[in-house]
Amino acid sequence: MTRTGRPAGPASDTTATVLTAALDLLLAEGAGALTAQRLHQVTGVSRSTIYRHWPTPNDVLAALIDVAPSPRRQPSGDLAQDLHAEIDALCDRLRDKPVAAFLRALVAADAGLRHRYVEDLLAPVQAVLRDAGTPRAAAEDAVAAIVSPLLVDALLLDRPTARARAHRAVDLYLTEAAR
Amino acid sequence: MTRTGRPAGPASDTTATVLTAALDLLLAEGAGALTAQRLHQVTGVSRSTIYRHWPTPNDVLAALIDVAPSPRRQPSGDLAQDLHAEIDALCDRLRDKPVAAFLRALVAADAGLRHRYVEDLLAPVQAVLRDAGTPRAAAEDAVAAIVSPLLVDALLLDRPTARARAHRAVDLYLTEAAR
Amino acid sequence: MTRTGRPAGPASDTTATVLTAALDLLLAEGAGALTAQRLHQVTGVSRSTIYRHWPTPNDVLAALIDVAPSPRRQPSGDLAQDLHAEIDALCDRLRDKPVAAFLRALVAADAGLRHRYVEDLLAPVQAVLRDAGTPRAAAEDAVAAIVSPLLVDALLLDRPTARARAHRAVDLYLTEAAR
Amino acid sequence: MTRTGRPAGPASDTTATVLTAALDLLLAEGAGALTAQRLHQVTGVSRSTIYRHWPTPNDVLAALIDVAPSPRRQPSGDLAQDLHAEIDALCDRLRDKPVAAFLRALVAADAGLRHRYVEDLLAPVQAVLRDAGTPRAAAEDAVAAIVSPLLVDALLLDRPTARARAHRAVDLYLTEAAR
DNA sequence: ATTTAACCGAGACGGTACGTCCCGTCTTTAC
DNA sequence: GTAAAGACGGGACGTACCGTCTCGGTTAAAT
Repeated sequence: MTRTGRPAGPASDTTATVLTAALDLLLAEGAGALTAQRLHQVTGVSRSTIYRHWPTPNDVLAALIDVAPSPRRQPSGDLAQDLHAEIDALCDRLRDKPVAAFLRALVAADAGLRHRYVEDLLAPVQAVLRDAGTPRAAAEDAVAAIVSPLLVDALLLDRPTARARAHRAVDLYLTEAAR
Repeated sequence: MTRTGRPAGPASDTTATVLTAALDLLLAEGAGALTAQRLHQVTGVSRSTIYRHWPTPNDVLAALIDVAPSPRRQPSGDLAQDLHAEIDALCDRLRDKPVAAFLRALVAADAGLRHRYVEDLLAPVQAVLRDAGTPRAAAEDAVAAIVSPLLVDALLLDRPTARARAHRAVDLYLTEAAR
Repeated sequence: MTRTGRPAGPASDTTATVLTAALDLLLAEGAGALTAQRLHQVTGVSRSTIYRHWPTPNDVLAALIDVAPSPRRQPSGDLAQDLHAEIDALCDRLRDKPVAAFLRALVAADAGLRHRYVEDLLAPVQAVLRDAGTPRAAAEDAVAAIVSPLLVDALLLDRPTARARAHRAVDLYLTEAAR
Repeated sequence: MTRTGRPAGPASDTTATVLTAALDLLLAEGAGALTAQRLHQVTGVSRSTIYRHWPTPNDVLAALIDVAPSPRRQPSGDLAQDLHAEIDALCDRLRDKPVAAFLRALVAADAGLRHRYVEDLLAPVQAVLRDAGTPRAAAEDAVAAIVSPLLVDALLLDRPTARARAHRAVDLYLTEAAR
C-alpha cells in the first residue's frame, strides 16, 4: 500500500481547547457535564468535531487523565520520612480538587480506567514500602488502612481529607512493624 | 368544613410494585436507570403516576433507602467478638449487592442522602467501640482504618470485599488498644 | 380490557395548522420541503409533535391527499358533452396547482400512494366512457391517449396543460368510435 | 517558460470509474444517492476529487446523460414501418431501465436538464413524422398521444410500458391521417 | 346510596439532548 | 497540477427522554 495523502495528524489546537474546558467542567459540575453538547457550548468547538475525536464522554475523561501529570518524588531512603512525605503529597492532590473530581467521575465510568487510576494513586506509597523490604501482604494491608480513609473522605463524605489521621495511621503502622 | 370524599390516601400497592422494580433496575443498570420512563416500561405503571409520587429520580432512591432494612444486632458485651461480628455483617451486606449499588448511586446523587447513608453504614461499628468506652477520636480512627478499605474495594476496585484483611485490621486495633 | 384513561384522540387543532402549512410548502418549494424540521420552522409546532403524528414526510403527503377534496360531477348522459366537461375539469385541477404539485411529489414517494392518486385522477374519465358502454380495453386506450399528454405537460415539461390538444384528442376518439 | 509539472489534463480513468458507479447508484437507489459522500464510499475515489469535478449532484447527473448514447436509426422511408420501429426502440429503452431512472431523477432536478432530455426522447418520433411531411401541429398531437402514455406508465404507474397499446395508437394515427 | 375527592391511565405537547450522517470548505501531504 | 486524507463548522435527521398538562375512568371513603 502506497500510503499517500495527508497523514492522520491529530487535531490542531482543538485538543488543547477542549481538554482544558473539560477539566473546568469536571471540577465545576461533575462528570455528568462531560457531554459533547456541553463541551461545544463552552468551547465553541463544533459538536461534530468533538464527536469525531472523543466519541463518548469516557474518551474525554481518559484523555484528561492521560494528560494529568503524575508527579514523581525521589525517596530519601528513610522509611518513616518517605511515608509521611508521600501521604502529604497525596493529601495535597486530593485537596487540590482534580484528583478527587476524577475519582467521583470514575465511579460511574469504565472499570478499566477506574482501576488503572486508583492503582496509580496507590502506587507511590506501595513503592516506598516495598523499597523498604516490607512483605507484599503486609504492605497491601498498610496501604489500605492508611490511604482508603482518605479516598472515602473525598468520595463519600465531602470533607477535607483527614491529614492528621492519616499520619497517625502511618505511625501506628511503623511502631507495629518495628515490633 | 364538611371534609367529604376519599381521603388523601397514599397509593394502593403501586408503591410496592414500583419500588421493587426500582431496586431491580438499580442493581441491574445503575442509578441512571431510575427514570420515570424506565420505571413505567418495566412496571406498566403509568408515567403520570410515577411523576405524581416521585417527582425526581432522587426521590425514588430516597424511598428505596428508607424501605431498606438496616439490621440490628444486639451486642454480646465482648468487644473483640462484637467487632468481628459487626465487620462480618458489613461484608455480607456489601457482598450481597444492594448496599454496594446504593453507594455507587449515591456518589452521583444528593450529598445529604449520601452522608446519611454512609454514616448509617459506619454507625454500628462505631457504636460497638463507644459502648466499650473507646475515646471518640480513637474510635473514629479505628473505624476509618477498618471499614474504609472495604468501601474502596466495592466502589473503586470492583473486587469482593477483603474480609480477611478487615479482620486483621480489627486484631491490630485490639492489640494496640490493649497496650 | 378495561380501556381506561383518556381516549386516543388525534391532535387538537395541530393537525389543521400543520397540514395547511404543509400544502403551502408543497406548492412553494416542492415535495422536498415536507420535512419535520421545515414544518416546525414554518408552523411553530414542535418537531416532536410532528414526528409523533407524521413519522415520515410521506405520511404528511398522504394526509394532505386524504384531505384534498376530489370533486364529483354528475353526468348529463351525453357522451361527447360529458367527456369534454371532464377533461376541462381535469385541466382546471392541473392548472390550479395542488394536483400538479402532488404528482411531482409522488414521483419520489411511496408507490402505493402514487398509484392510488393517479388512478383517482383517471377514474372520472374512465367512468364516463364505461357508462356509455365502451369496452374496457378501448376505454383504457382512449384515456391513455387523452389524459397522459396532460400529465406529461405538468410533470416533465412545465408548461400549461394543452387543453385544446386534449379536446382534439377527445374528438378524434369520438369520430373513431362512431365509425 | 519551462512548463513543468503534470499537464492540466482531466482525470485519468477517474471519470469512468465514478460515472459508471453513479449510474449503478442511480438505478439502484434513485437520484438521492448521487452524493459526493456516497460516490466516494462506492468507488474509493476521494471526496475531494469528486467535489472538484462535479461540484453538485446535478453535475453528476448531467455528465451521466451526456455520456449515455442516444441511438440513431436510419429511416427506411416508409412512414408506418419507421414509426413502429421508432416506438419499439423507445419501449426498449424504457424497459431497460436507465432511461426510466433518468426520468424519475429529472422530475426532482433542474428544469433545463429535464426539458432537454424529454425533447431528446421525443425527437426521433417527431423527426419521422416531419420527414413524411406531416404538418407541425398534427405531428405534435400524434407524438403526445402515442408517447405520453408510455412515459406515464414508467413514471407514475410502475408498469411495463404498454407496447401493444402504443402500436395501436400508431395505427389509429395512420388511418386517421390517410383519410 | 350518593356524593366527592383522590387515584390512575393514556396521551398530547413543547423542549432538549443524543448520536449519526452528510455537506462544503479548507489544509496538508504525496505523487 | 492532480489526487488523497482528513480536520472543521454547520446543519438535518430520527430517536429518546423529560416535565407539564388535560382529559376520562375508577375507587373508596364520608355523608
